Amino acid sequence: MFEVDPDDPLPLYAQLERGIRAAIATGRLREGDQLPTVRQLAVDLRINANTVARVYSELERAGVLGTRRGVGTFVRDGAKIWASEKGSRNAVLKSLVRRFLVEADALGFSSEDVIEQLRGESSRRESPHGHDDNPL
Amino acid sequence: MFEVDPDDPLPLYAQLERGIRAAIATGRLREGDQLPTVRQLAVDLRINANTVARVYSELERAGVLGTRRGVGTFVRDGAKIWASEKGSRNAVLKSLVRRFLVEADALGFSSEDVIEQLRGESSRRESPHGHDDNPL
DNA sequence: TGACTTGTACCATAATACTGGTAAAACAAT
DNA sequence: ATTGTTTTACCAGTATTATGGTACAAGTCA
Repeated sequence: MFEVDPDDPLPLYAQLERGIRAAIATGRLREGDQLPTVRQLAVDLRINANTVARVYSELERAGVLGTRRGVGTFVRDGAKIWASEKGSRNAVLKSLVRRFLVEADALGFSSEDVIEQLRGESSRRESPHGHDDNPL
Repeated sequence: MFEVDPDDPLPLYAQLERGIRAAIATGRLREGDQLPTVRQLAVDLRINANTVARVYSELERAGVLGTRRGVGTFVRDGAKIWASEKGSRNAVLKSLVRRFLVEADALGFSSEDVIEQLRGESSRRESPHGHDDNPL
């Protein structure tokens, strides 16, 4: 479902949080969808349950997820709005693209390389999947 | 010269290393250019000198920088080649774009938004600046 | 009721990351 | 030779990150 890399300097909890937010914003997780159990996801990602639990509760505090003991953790209604972060949209896009361009250049790629590859990627994105009834 | 954000979950040393590699690959730092002193950069970034020193020595081990005691730290000849990392170019570009696309989607931007913004950014890139003689 | 599942709250431990400080080694310049 | 600059190497201490474990609370289900 998600992926984390222990060798990535980005802390595991940050990787997981980013992954969940991305999954929601891209539609891989939809409002009302149930997330894996704290313990289950810990097993899948080969990380500790405490780390998963802390990410879940942080995302709950942020209004992205909702949890019910004995039931599970779910994507809250309207989570897509809160899945992304602060800042005006245009400024965010601008700085995002700028950062990305620098990163790409750092790896030796021109913006043309990037655009070309981008075209390819964007044409075969997965369509949203069905989901269970909202238990929240 | 560089920037570092203590609130970014990415560790300071990783932020700095990424920044230096990017500066070299984009031409903001050229082969032979001298980097700020360990202590000076530590003061500028408001981080500890040990952290800067560790990044410098790591980048020296990687062949990106060269250091001479009592003189300073410099960008090595051919550093631009090593400034980026491992992996076949096409695979690197692919995964880079994919990661970026996910991030952009997480912020609610379509790939079309990204491409459009990318076009604008890529048309006004800064030209390389002059640099000192190579002391290495 | 009782058994089970799930999230939550602890505790202790270890490994990193970062800081602050000091001192030594290598080199340049006077 | 002396002074100053730089990298380098330590040390101790703190904070963060992550682990492993146990126990509890709240809910579901038979």
